[in-house]
Amino acid sequence: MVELAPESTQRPRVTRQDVARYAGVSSAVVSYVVNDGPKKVAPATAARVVDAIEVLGYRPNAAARALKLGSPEMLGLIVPDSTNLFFAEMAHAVEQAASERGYALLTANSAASLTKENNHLRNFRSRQVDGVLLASGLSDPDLSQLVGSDMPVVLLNRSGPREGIPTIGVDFRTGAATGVRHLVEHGHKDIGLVMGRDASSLSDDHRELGWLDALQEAGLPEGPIVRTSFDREGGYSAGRRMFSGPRRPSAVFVSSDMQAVGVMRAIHELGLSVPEDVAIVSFDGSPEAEYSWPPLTTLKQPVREMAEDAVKMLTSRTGPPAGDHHVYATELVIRRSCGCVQPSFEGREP
Amino acid sequence: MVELAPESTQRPRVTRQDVARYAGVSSAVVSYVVNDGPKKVAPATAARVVDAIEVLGYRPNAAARALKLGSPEMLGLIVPDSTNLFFAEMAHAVEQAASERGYALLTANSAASLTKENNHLRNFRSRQVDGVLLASGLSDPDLSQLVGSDMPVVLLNRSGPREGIPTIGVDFRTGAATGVRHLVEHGHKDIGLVMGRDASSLSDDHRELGWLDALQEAGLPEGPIVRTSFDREGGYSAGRRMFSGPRRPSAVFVSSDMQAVGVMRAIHELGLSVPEDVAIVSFDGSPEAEYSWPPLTTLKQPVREMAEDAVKMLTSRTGPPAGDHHVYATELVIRRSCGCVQPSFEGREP
DNA sequence: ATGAAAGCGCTAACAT
DNA sequence: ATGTTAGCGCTTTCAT
Repeated sequence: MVELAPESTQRPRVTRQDVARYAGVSSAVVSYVVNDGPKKVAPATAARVVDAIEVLGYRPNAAARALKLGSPEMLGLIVPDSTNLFFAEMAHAVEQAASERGYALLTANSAASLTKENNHLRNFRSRQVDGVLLASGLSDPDLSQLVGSDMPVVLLNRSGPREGIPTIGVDFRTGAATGVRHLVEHGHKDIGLVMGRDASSLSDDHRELGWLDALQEAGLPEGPIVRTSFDREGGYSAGRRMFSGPRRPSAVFVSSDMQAVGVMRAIHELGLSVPEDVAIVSFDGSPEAEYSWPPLTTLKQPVREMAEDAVKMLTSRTGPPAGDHHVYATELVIRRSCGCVQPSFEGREP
Repeated sequence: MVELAPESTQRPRVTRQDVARYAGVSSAVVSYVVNDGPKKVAPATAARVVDAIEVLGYRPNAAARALKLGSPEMLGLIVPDSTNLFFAEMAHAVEQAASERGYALLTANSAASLTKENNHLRNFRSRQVDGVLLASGLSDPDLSQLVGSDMPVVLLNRSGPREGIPTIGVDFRTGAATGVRHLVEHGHKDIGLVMGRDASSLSDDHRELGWLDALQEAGLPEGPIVRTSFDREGGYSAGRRMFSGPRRPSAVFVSSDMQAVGVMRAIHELGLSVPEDVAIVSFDGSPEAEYSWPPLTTLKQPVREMAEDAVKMLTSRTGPPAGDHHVYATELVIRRSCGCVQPSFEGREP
């Protein structure tokens, strides 16, 4: 028996064995009471065990449990950039959903780099994570890490299904079309597009398709397009580019709130104003959109619902359904940037 | 020996034993190769092992490693709200720093609730996390979970030291004073204060003290104070309150960028403009401040440095230094909201 | 240079 | 109702 030096404040780790000894039972019984099963324990015995746990300050060792069970009760999340409010909200919602189910959340940033995504995937895999939520920065993430692995993955922020992997996303095309249609209803005939662009721009972004849909349906010509990075700086430079020339569109559809904020900054700096000179509708519905000036009319993604959904899939008894694609609808949130709302009547009292 | 049914695509988990068998060595050798130590292995043997690993698709099991080593090579981060851009940046920087050192990061949100903070702390502890970074929403977080534990903690976003625990933070007082002094230099005589307030508002926020310092030093009277929650909504309602009356200050110091954004929304809705009618200086220096309209003059916290510092402490061989307080300076970033910069000359080409 | 084996703390099937 | 015990996959000391 090892005795602790009295001056040491760091007690040696208390194990289930110690508790068992103290309570005068076997370690199995301790397990039963800690996990509330799988066997019943007599109330009196259980009380003694609980007491022992209390007195000794026993904490179960999650690593041992993870090893035994083959599950660390932990999910992994990969986003391009958790500093992007849209992904920050996503991460927050995922953490919440996971936490409610007793899962911890590992968060990782990929900066939309294939290499980093892969590293994190590999890392998560070696940690035996119970599932990973991948909001890839790439339109076509490399999932070869996953073959032959039993680590379930769900793809977030997707516009379409992907062979063998469950995916979740919003209907980008319909959403964008709704937004552009709204601009059309405001009487705009020249509607530009500021689009994001992913690192490996292989496939079309469906928001662009939606923009086109609405234009064609109204018999309008394609306005100017600027493709830029998915951040404020990208929006800013796109805005400078699109609005400094003499022939500028009277409205733009912007592929994310973050970019829209940059676009508006550019517009303001050019001495123009929103929505008087340029009307804007953007995409995402992040908190950023509500508190920009003017507040942005935007297509809100149901982030919490999607996060819940993904976590549910990953933590369900049966595992996620291969290849399913869950599509969510966006909601057009009308604020000032499209020209609808007057300054003092923001839906709040004046 | 268990045979895998041929139609199954899920191979049974490959262990170090399998690799050893395949390479014709012992499992110890595999360990030596994988971990590059502690023993040397003959190049030829090592090559065989590497090959076996490749062929078999072996992945080390982190749970087993964690159990054996007593360390999951994982850090935990608790923030009040990862959706707050300031904390989002912090989380991002911490993740980066941790990742560079081979640590994964568990992220948790406390919503500034003592109970949640404690739950996460307990959870992290049972996971044997190598260290936790706690950006508490409370001025006086409950650290009783920690006694007798060997889980090091560092407190982030602190204005002062705390007995026995290393802390990191910015010099709130000096920073705030610098900001307010800047407003004074602009000629303002009536400078209000919008302060955040933590859930258990026991102690003074040092930003308030800094505001006072600058006022006194200039012989100015205390302007109006509104205390509100640390979010956009809080700033908004504070703004409505402070600026709708007839006697409104000509400038405000706001305790965070996030709140300042809310304050500006309120100001705009009241038909006032920034900085003409009201000059603003805020605190944090988050990306939000650069892209608001007008862009905010703000005291930038060196978030990445502090994150690096914290992670370094936690992952250092020696463990974090008990009770040390690391103070960082803020930097006054001048933009439009204080009245300094003209619209078209944002430090970029016009 | 390599191998055998103990054991990290836990769970649960199988005794009793 | 409770106890015994065999691993989970890994690291590392101590042989060889």
